Amino acid sequence: MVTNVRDRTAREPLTRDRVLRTAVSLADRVGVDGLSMRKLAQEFGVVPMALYKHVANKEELLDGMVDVIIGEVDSPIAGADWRTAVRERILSARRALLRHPWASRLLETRSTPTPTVLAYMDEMIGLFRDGGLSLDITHHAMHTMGSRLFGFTQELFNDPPPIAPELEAALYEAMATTYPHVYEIYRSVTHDDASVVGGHGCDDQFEFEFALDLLLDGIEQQV
Amino acid sequence: MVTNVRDRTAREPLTRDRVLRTAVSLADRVGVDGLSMRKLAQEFGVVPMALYKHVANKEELLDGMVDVIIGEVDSPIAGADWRTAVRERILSARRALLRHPWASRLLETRSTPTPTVLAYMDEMIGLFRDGGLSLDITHHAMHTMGSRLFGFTQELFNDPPPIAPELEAALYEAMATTYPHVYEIYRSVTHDDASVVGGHGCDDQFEFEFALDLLLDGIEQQV
DNA sequence: ACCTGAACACCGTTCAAGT
DNA sequence: ACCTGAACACCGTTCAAGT
Repeated sequence: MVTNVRDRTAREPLTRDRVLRTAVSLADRVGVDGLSMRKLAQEFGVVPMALYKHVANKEELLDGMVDVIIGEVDSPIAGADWRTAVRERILSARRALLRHPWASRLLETRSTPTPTVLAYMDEMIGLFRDGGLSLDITHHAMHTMGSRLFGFTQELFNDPPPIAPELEAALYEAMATTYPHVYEIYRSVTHDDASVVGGHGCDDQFEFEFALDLLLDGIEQQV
Repeated sequence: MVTNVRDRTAREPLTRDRVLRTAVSLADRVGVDGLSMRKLAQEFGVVPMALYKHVANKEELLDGMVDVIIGEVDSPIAGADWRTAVRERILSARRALLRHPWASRLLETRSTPTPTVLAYMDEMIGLFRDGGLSLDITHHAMHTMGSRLFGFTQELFNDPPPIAPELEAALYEAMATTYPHVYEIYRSVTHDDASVVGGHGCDDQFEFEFALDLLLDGIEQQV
């Protein structure tokens, strides 16, 4: 007698939506690199090929997962000036991405925007335009904001390495002569800021908002 | 009688440097996704495991390839004000990345900076500091610049889809009602700008410099 | 018409055997 | 001591066979 990983009696029919949502929650657990068609199928107690009924291939699955995340972003608040509307929407996108740490990396690898992504960008352009910005300025603004429109920045080397705090300090001391300027900043951050939580000792939310406001200032001055 | 893919008589000894440079040129030809340890080994007429003498694993190979690219960036020009020095260096990095279209994507996937990358960032911090910017401002400036320090922006969906120009226009017409704001910008770009070359019709170099200058303006105002 | 599983053409990497 | 190739544990996806 063969028993399945999952109870077959409790089995609901597969739908594209269920496939995508389960893929998101699997990625939350194992990361986007750990996500495979085979593991996802296992999640349903189903043969890998069964997924291909709902999704043409893995790329389409990944696109769909991005759509699920975008769906978590709040709609623009009504009746606000363009700057507030843009700012709040971006911060909402950021909160969604922070809930799914793999999502920004995934977004980076998409080669074609899905309709959902296009709609998101269209709405964002609309916020600038309705605020009275010219086509040209809006166009440049969109390029300037880049991935910040989706609530993230290129996170180069940001992964907090799992290292003991006292070891980390020693490591930086060792780097002091080779990378004096990096060291200097490291020192200033770890000494000044008592509220530092994890990572490389930077307050990522502060840095994100600092850059965001600097950009919005710059755009405002173009008007 | 068995002949090798490459002439064995002409074979120089493998070195880490040769491995990395050949990996870069292989990636130039087949893209970074097409690059595998097995194909790279074939390039030398060697068994895959032979590479592991010079590189601990594939991650280290990829890190090394980034270092090769960084090595192509010009040193900061001497005697310039901080703004010019930073600007020129970033544009030099951009030129290096444009020579290897896969490189920015690769950079995005690195999880730990190599010594070469750290040295690059250290020099960049030095330019700000030598220009008289405070530690705090410099720190925020580095975060704000983000991947632009390496000469690229998050290129979300920028890959020019291989589509016939007349088809592209028709596609956008079809989108006109669904994504009115995107359409409006598309129209303004394709009509105004006669010098548009390839891609989505945007002048990427202009957009990059526009955003770069906007950021440098913003940083300057903080001083 | 639908679902399935074996098979294909790849991966990166381990490891024991060969020289 | 060095190099090698078979083998392992995975992939995404094709395709023909089963119901």
